[in-house]
Amino acid sequence: MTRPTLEKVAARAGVSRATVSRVVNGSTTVAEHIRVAVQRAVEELGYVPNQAARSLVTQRADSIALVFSEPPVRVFSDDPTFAGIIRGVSLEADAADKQVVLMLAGSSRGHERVERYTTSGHVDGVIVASMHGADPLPAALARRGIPVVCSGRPLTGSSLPYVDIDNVGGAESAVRHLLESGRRRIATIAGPPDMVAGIDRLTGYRSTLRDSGRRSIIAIGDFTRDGGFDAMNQLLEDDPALDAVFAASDMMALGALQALRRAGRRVPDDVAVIGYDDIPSAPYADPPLTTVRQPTLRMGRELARLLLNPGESVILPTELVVRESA
Amino acid sequence: MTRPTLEKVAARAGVSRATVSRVVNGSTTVAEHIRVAVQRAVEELGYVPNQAARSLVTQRADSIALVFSEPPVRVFSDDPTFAGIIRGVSLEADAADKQVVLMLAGSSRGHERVERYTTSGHVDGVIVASMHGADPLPAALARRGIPVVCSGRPLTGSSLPYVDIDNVGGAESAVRHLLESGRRRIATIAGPPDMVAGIDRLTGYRSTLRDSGRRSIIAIGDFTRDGGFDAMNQLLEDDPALDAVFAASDMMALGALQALRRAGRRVPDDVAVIGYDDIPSAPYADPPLTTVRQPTLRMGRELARLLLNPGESVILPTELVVRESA
DNA sequence: ATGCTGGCTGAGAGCGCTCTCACGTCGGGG
DNA sequence: CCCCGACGTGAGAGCGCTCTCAGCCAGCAT
Repeated sequence: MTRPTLEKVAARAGVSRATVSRVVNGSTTVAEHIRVAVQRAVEELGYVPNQAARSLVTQRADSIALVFSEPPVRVFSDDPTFAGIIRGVSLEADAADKQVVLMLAGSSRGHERVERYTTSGHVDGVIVASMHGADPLPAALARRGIPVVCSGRPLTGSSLPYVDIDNVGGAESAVRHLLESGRRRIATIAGPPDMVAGIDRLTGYRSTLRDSGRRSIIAIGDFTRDGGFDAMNQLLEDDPALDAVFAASDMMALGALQALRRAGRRVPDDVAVIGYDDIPSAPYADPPLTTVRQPTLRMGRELARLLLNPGESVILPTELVVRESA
Repeated sequence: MTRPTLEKVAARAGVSRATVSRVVNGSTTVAEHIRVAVQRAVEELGYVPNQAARSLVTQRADSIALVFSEPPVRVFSDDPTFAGIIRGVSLEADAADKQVVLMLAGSSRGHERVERYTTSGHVDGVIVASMHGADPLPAALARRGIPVVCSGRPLTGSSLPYVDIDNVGGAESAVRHLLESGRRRIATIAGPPDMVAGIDRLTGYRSTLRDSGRRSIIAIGDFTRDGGFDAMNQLLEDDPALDAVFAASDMMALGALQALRRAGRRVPDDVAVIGYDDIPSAPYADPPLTTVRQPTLRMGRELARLLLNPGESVILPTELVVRESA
C-alpha cells in the first residue's frame, strides 16, 4: 500500500534509477525501447514522483503562491477582480508547468503563516494580491529572498515589481464621459485612502475636474454598499444641486443608487451615476450601471509572467462600459 | 545568500544537528540553557526548516488541500458558501497546525493537475468542495490512497465521508413557511439535476407539497440569475394563478423577482418569493429577500475536522431568514 | 565500590530523488 | 588496426532533515 518509488520502477523495468529519472523528466538521451519499457512500468505501478524528494535536490518547488492579503469575505464578494486574476495566473502558470497555490492572509496570523509557508521552500515565488498598498507582506517576503510580484502599485516605497491597472486613467474616462454629456456638478464617492485603487481613482477624478475648471465634491466610502449609501446621502446634503456622481466602486454605486432613489432623484435624468469594476450585477442594477471595466484576466497573466521572468512593472488600461445610469 | 541549514545553526550554537532539531520541534528533553542558545542561533540566522527535507523523512506535509471543483467564476460569485467554507477550514486547520492550500480544478486539465499535485505528497489530505455530486475527482483521489472528505453528499455511490447541509430540510422549511402564510399554488425554480443541492432542494419542495395535498409546479434553472428569470417566465405561463415561488438559489430568486416585476406582479402581495443561500445582496433586493441560510462556516470546520480525524459523515441544519419577499 | 537507572546529547542511517561522472559500446577516421 | 569521440547507461554522492540508538554522566541503591 506504500507508494512506489523510482527504485521500484527501475527494478520492474530492468534499468537503473537514473534512467527512470531521465524518462520521467523527459530527457532525450534515452533509447526508444527503454523509454517505452520504463513508461509501461510507471503506468503499471501508478508511479508519481515524490515532490519532496525532488524539491530537496533541485531546490525548486515548481509552484508559485498567489496570496490574497485580504479577509475572505472581500475576496469572495461580488467582485470579478480576484476571479480574473486567479484565472489569468493559472493560465500562465499552466503554460510554464507551475502549480498555483492560493493562500488567504487575512489576519496577522495569516501573514505569519504565509511567511512561514513561502520561506520554507514550498514555492518558487509569490504573487501578492493586496488591495492595501501599504501592506508589509510583499517587502517582508522580498527581504527573505523570495521573488515577489505585487498586484497593484505598492505604497510602501519599495521598488518591487508590480502589475497595476490604470486607475487614474479609468477615473478620468468616467469623469470625462460625465463632462461630455453635459453634467456640471460632478461629485465623487472615493475609496478608502489607504488603498491604491482608492487614491488613484480620486486623483483621476480631481485632475480631470480641475482641468475643466470645475470644483470637486468629495465623500469618502469604504468600497461597500452601505458606505456608498451613506456617502451619497452626505453628498446630497453638501450639494443638493449635484447632477452626477462617480463612485470608485460598483458596490458603492449600488448604495448610491439606493440613496438617490430614496431621496427622490431620478437616475440618470436628475443625477448620472458611474461606478467602477463592472461587477456581475452591474447590468442588473436599476438602472443598469455605467461603469469602468478592468482587464483582470490580463492582469493575472502579466502577474505570473512577471514572476516567472522578471522585467518592468506593467500598467494596464481600462474600458468604460456605458449602460443607462450615465 | 543561501538559506541556513540545521547544520549551520548547530555549529553556531555549538551543539549537534539532532539537538537543534529537537528544539525546533519542541521536544521537552532538552536542557534549558541549551534550548535558549539554540533558539538564539535560530533567530540570528533567520533559520526556517526546509519543508521538503522534513516531508521526505516524515512522510507528512502538514498541509491539506481544499479543492474547488468548479470554474472560478462560480467560486467567486456573490455566494457566501465558498467563503464560509474556506474560513471554517482555515480555522480548524490552524488549530491543528496544518496549512491550507486552495486549488481550483475547474477544467479537466485542472482535475489532472490537482490529482498530480495531491498524489505527489504535497498534502496529507484533500477536501473536495464540489457542487456537482457526480464529480469523479474525490473517488479518484481516494483510490490513490489519499484521505478525502467531500463537501456535499457525493452522487457517485462512493462511501466517502462527507459534510452536507440539510437541503431537503431547508427546502421544507421554506415551503412550509409559504404554506403557513396561506399560499395555495406554490411553484419552484429547481437547480440543475446534476447537483446534489438542486436535487435535494427539489425533493424537499416536493415532499412538503405532497404531504399537504397540493401539486408541484416546477421549472428548472441553472442557479444563475438569467436562469431564474427564464424559469419564472415559464412558470407564469404554465400557471398564471400561482401565488408563491421557492427558488433553489438566491440568484435565481433575483431573476424571478425581475421577471415578476416585468409581468406586473407585486411581491409579496401577488406572489411570495423565497430564495436559498442568503447571499450578501439578498437584504438589498427589492423587496428584501426571504431566504434559507446555511451554516457555511461550520461546514468548513466540520470538513476539516472530519479529514483530520475520520468519523461519521455530518449533516448540518439550515435557518429560514424571513424578510419581506415572503 | 560496583552496578543500574534515568536523563540528555551526538552519531549516523536513511527518506526518494537528481545529477555528475565514469564506464562501456559502437562507428568512423587516421 | 588502433584510437577517439559520441552516445547511452549505471554508480554513487548528496539535498536537509528526523529519529533510532548508543553513549555519557549523574545519582542512587546494593
